[in-house]
Amino acid sequence: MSGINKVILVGHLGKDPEVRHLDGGVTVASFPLATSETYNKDGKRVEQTEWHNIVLWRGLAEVASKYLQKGKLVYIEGKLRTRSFEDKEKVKKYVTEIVAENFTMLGRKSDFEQSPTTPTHQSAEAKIEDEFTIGPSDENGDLPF
Amino acid sequence: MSGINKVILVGHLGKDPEVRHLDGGVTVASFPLATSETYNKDGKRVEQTEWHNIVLWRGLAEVASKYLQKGKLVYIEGKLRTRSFEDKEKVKKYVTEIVAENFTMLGRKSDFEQSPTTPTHQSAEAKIEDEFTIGPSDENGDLPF
Amino acid sequence: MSGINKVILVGHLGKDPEVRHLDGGVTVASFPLATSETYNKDGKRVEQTEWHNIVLWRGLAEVASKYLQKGKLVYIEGKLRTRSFEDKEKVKKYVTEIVAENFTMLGRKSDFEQSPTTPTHQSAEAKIEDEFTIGPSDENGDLPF
Amino acid sequence: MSGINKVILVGHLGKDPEVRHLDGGVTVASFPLATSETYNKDGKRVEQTEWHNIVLWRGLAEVASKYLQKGKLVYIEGKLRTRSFEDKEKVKKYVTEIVAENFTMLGRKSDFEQSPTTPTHQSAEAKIEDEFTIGPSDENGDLPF
DNA sequence: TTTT
DNA sequence: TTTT
Repeated sequence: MSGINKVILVGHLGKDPEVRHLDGGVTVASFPLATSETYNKDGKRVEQTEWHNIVLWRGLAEVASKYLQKGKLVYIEGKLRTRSFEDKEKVKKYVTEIVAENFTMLGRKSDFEQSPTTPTHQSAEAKIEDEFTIGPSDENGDLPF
Repeated sequence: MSGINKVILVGHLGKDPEVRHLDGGVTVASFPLATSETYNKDGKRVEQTEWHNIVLWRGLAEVASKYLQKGKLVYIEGKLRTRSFEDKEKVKKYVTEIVAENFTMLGRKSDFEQSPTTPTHQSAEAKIEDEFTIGPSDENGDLPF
Repeated sequence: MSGINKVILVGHLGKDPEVRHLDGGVTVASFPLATSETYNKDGKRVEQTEWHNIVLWRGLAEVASKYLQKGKLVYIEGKLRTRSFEDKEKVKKYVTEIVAENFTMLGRKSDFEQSPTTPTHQSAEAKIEDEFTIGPSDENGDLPF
Repeated sequence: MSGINKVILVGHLGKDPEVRHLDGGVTVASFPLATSETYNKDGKRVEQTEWHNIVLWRGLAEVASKYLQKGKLVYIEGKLRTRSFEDKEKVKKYVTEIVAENFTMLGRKSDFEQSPTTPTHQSAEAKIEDEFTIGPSDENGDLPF
């Protein structure tokens, strides 16, 4: 009956968003995001980087493809979803993704110069669209990330 | 350009939601929420309770008034907002509230029996409404909590 | 230089925690956690359950093994980590886990009856510093901000 | 019995941290933090800024006083606490603060030049346990989940 | 594959 | 009182 599934990330895009238009006109975007943590190990600074698979649907995908690029710092809020797919050898595999529910660009304005009206917190439309996330992703279980 | 203002609470309602209908038909609900923390002090268990002022607008207010009651356990996500108002003696005071963006009822199903279709995660409509939060709250700076 | 990798879950344990003691005396516990989301699809209520692999280390693993059991409702905070391993056929696989940083048991007290001194916010050593927070602030109620 | 009280903020310091040393040697630091939200109102871009009172204790206060300054962008995680105090006229007042539990500096390295070894996720003692997480998991890459 |  |  109840549950909370929430992910909060701040990190840099490893690549430009990759955008796809599914049958029916639904837009989906995805990109890898790196979150780095620095800690001390035996007096030395060690950096540990974790890579996350970010997926965005519909309006949020479109906004992301417009404003986000490789290297940008971004705050992302979303939920975890693990889905299975078959690789080229027909082996069943699992991948865990973060389905974004909203995002906010961080850092200097100059980082986002190409956007004349930089949106801050993509909310309204993007969140509505998200409600339909389950349908399209089911139809498209073999979506390559 | 950027900013995140997010609050996540799990706690029990201290009272039933209090519902008001503003001019223009906007619904606003509010209630106190208690979050308790237990810690050790000199070998003794001490419970520390913190009270939060929760405010919900429009669709979210209506759902809350239907499904939430005093004593229920609830997950609330929202943002902080501090606003000023004048008390009866015309003294300017400040109050910090959590403007809910969504909520989820936790605990046993029997706790929510009165609801035939218990909603889990109020999202769509509720989030849209939230976009207009600033207007009504400005019109109503003297809203008693 | 910077990064945030945070997961917040509220869900039910799918199994009792499985505890292992590594060489060197380190304790590690793990269990699957289900988070459910209910939404409307074509006017019907659909429940979507997501399973998460939770891993806990050291003190947190020990507390978890003592107080958590299959079916219990729990709040978990942690971070995402994807690691690779070889399966029985020597095929390299990936799994994404949530490394817990603290947890709190939710639900009725009776759910945790076996624990005479139900801890609220379990994070073992990690939270010791935090536990003394109240003292100084009490001594200093007039702290000018 | 249970409760979660968590605040997540990303914003800019409005002032340098103000540091105090209490009797007993406890360090406490505080500063105002601004989180800004931009939204559309009647086709115009409106910026709404919220100010938060951040308080840090002990080790975290010391790290903050060393590395944070007015204008810096920072991620802060903490909990809400409302406390009462008497103002100069002996009137009882309330103030809601965010007691920081850890913070991470965001933005360009040049923003933190004065720190030769910029720490990433500062939470002093509170995170020591966490720092050794990586070791054991590496030793145990084949940990069956 | 990012960033510092 | 910050930032874009």
